[in-house]
Order: sequence, then C-alpha cells, then structure tokens
Amino acid sequence: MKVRTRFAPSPTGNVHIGNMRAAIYNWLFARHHGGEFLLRVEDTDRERSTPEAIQTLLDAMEWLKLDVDGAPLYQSTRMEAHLEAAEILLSKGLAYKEDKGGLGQGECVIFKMPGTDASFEDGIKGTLSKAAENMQDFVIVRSNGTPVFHLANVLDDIEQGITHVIRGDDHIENTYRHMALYQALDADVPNFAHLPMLTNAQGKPYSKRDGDAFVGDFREKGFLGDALFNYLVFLGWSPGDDREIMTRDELVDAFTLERCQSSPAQVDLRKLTWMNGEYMLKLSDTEFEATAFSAMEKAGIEADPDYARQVFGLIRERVKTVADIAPMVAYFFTEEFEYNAKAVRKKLQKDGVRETLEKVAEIFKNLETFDEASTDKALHEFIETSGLGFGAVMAPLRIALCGVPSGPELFPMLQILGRDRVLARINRTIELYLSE
RNA sequence: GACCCCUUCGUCUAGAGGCCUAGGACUCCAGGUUUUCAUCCUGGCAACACGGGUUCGAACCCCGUAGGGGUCGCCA
Repeated sequence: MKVRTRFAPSPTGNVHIGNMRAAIYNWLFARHHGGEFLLRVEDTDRERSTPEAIQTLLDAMEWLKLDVDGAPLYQSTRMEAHLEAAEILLSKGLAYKEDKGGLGQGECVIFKMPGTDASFEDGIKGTLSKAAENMQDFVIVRSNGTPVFHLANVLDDIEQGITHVIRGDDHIENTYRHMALYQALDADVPNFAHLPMLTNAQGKPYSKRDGDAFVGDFREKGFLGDALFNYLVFLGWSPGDDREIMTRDELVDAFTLERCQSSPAQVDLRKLTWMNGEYMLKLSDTEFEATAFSAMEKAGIEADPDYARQVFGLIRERVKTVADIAPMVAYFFTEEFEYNAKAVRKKLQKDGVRETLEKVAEIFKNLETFDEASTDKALHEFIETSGLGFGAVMAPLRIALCGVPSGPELFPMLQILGRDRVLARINRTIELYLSE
C-alpha cells in the first residue's frame, strides 16, 4: 500500500517550529517511501482562519520546500460529511445524545468508548497501552451542531487515505480515542508515531507566548530555509553516523522513524547559527548575491551591482546569517557610517596616530597605482622604515575607513573602496577625532 | 490527584550485554595561522539521574526511587 502522510495545521497566522518539524518528518517519511505528502487545512475556526493566515502557512511550507501532493483539503468544506458520520454512529448505537450542560444549548453527541483495553505499536515510542477504565466517552458533535476535532480529524484522515499519522506526543491520549473511532467507522486504523516535543532555551516547553518559536521569526532573523530544515530534522533524529550537514536527498534516503528520539529536544540557536553559516558557504555566488541584494534593499542600502559584487567577495566567508550582511557591508556604500566609540577611544585617540594617518594618506596619494598589491607593498615598507608596529598603523587605518575594529582583510578593502574614498575618509577621521 | 510517557557531556546526539579508557557535532578554553576580527588547523574541559537486581560481564535487560513532561474541554 502506498504511504500517505499529511500535515494538518490550523491556520492561525503563525506556524510553530514544533509543528513544522512534524510536517518535515511527515514529508521525509512520505518521500523516503515514495509515497504522498498531503496538506489538510483545519480551518473550522472561522475567526482565525483568514486568507492571510492560510497564505502565511503556505509561505512557510514553500520556504522550507515542503512540496505537497494534490490539492489541499479544507476541513471547513467537510462539515456535512462529519455530521453524517455522527448520525451513522448514533444509528448504530455507537454514540448517544446527552445534555451535559456545557454550552447551555441542549444535547450533544457523545461517542461511546468500547470499554476494552487499548494498545498500539507507536512508530517511535514502541508499544503504548491504556486500560479501559482510564478512557472516557467524549463529545463528537457539540450541542450547537458543529463537529469536534476528534471526529473531523479522523474522518478527514480516512477521506485522504492517510496511512501514517506522525504528530506531536501531546496527541497520544487522543490516539486511543481516534483508534476507537476508526473501528466504529469500519475504517482501517493508520499507523501512528508520536514525536517528542521541542523545548525552548530554558528546556521548558514552548509556550504560546514564546515569540521566537515561529517559522517566520527564523526567516526574519536571517536563517536560510534549507539550514532550518536540516537543523529541525536533527532535533530528535540522527542518521546513526557522524553526518550532520545533509542534503535533502541524503535526508530522504536516510530517514526512518526507528531512528527518531523519544525524548524531548531543546532548540539551540548557537548550533542553528553555526549550521546556517555552513549553508551560507554552500550558496552559489548567484544565490548569495540575490540574498545579499535583497537584504541590502531591506536595509535601505543602494548599490551599484558591480561594486557590490566585489564587496560580497570580501565578506562572503564571514557571514553566518542573512541578517549579518547589511551591517557588515554598510560602510562600503555610504559615508554616513557610525564610528564605534570604544574603538575610537582605544585605537584612534592616541599619540602619534594623527601623524601616522597623515603619512599613510600621503603615501597613498603618491602611489602610481592604487590596488591590493601596491597598498600592501607601500604600507609594509612604511611600517618597516618608520619602526611602527603593524597594529599601530593598521588598526587606526581600519577604524578611519570603516569605523569598526574588525572586518574583512584590509588591502582588498582598500582596492575596492578606491583611492578617492580612502583619502576622503582618512581626512574626515582626522578632522572628526584627531584635530586639536 | 489519576493515567501515560521520558531520562548519555551545558545543548543536539552515537551507543540495541563485551568493540566504551563512552564516540561525533555545537558552545567554551588553550595554542597555531592572520595586521585585526572571522575562517581554518591542533589540542583540551565535559555525560551514562540514583539505588537495587540479572549476568562471567550492563549506558544497554528487570524492579524501584527521584526528576522532568504530557493528558485529564461541547480547544485543536
């Protein structure tokens, strides 16, 4: 039988990474088995399920490249089918009506648990079981006539032909109910696998208030979709060897439920950042340029493409996240850059620095050609003949040129900035900080 | 409280009775490379929750304890 998995989120405008990891595992499992990965939008909450919220969901999935087979099933279109099924259960005596008083709107439909002990083979956690006396009947249609999650969810999974339900382990208790429902509905019970939850940096469960746990937030913080994907897969799974950076094909090939962890995993931004850096390095020049240009555009930096490309070459290897790019390149494109106060105090405002910078400017001015090699040569000669140390010359020069004490290699930077800009910046720095 | 689940370095994990002197990765620390920062290279710190069994032998099996978590809605 063909494997079919699904992702069944309710569109609320935000997708939590815990949910998204479940989606990723479903996708991986389906692809590994050559099966299908379906989407079901559980949009019965009309208040929150706006077109925008649905779009946010779709965007997140596209960003992580979770391609879906077939058209999404919108749960809101299935209400009649749900209610019809409830009627059948009622007529078979597998459900009953009762006024529990909850909504104050009369009777609701309650599913009758079979009264036998239940047990199933969880794809991740092994054998799970529960005694009959610990399972209670539950509502499947509210007294206002709307179907409850349990009914809708099971019916839709049957409708979509889902063979494997991979979901968070907060659903374990529901699974016993759902299994009973499948049986009452004369449907095949799918395989279940329950994923342990993801915890925040404090090792505590993400609460609804943890603002940094949404997929969109990671995108905004400058993480790459591929990197987040790779990282999320490894939160609770490993291939069993030492690989950690894996391509999609490799992941699809290696992914099995048996290798999933059954204990919770904590999200570590430092490791994600490291992994993202690895993915930034793997970007082709064209891809890097595209992301860099859009990052700069967002930051309001206008740039000549050819000049910008030279700059990118300099910073390429230093970038960990997309968000690093704009601040790192800003001073290449504007004279309005900020001077780091501490650096100015410690490296610039010292005896002899003014003279040094003036001398350097003089040397640069008289250079026949102004490029990486010539500036390198000239400055080395100057340092040698003047007896000044490298630090005494290079550090102030760097701050004069870009305002900060660290950055890309200096000589290529000189060439890219060009003589005019370099001289102007040195002069301005002297005026600003080194004139009596 | 009841029921269920989980427990290897700070974190993600390898480990399915002898290969474990418990391996890898991130972080951190030290050294090297570098004008600086980052990269890179080398090295280092660091864990089987605890207590009982079973066994010639246990991180791996069993029991218990502790800690953590989930569920107990006419939410999903």
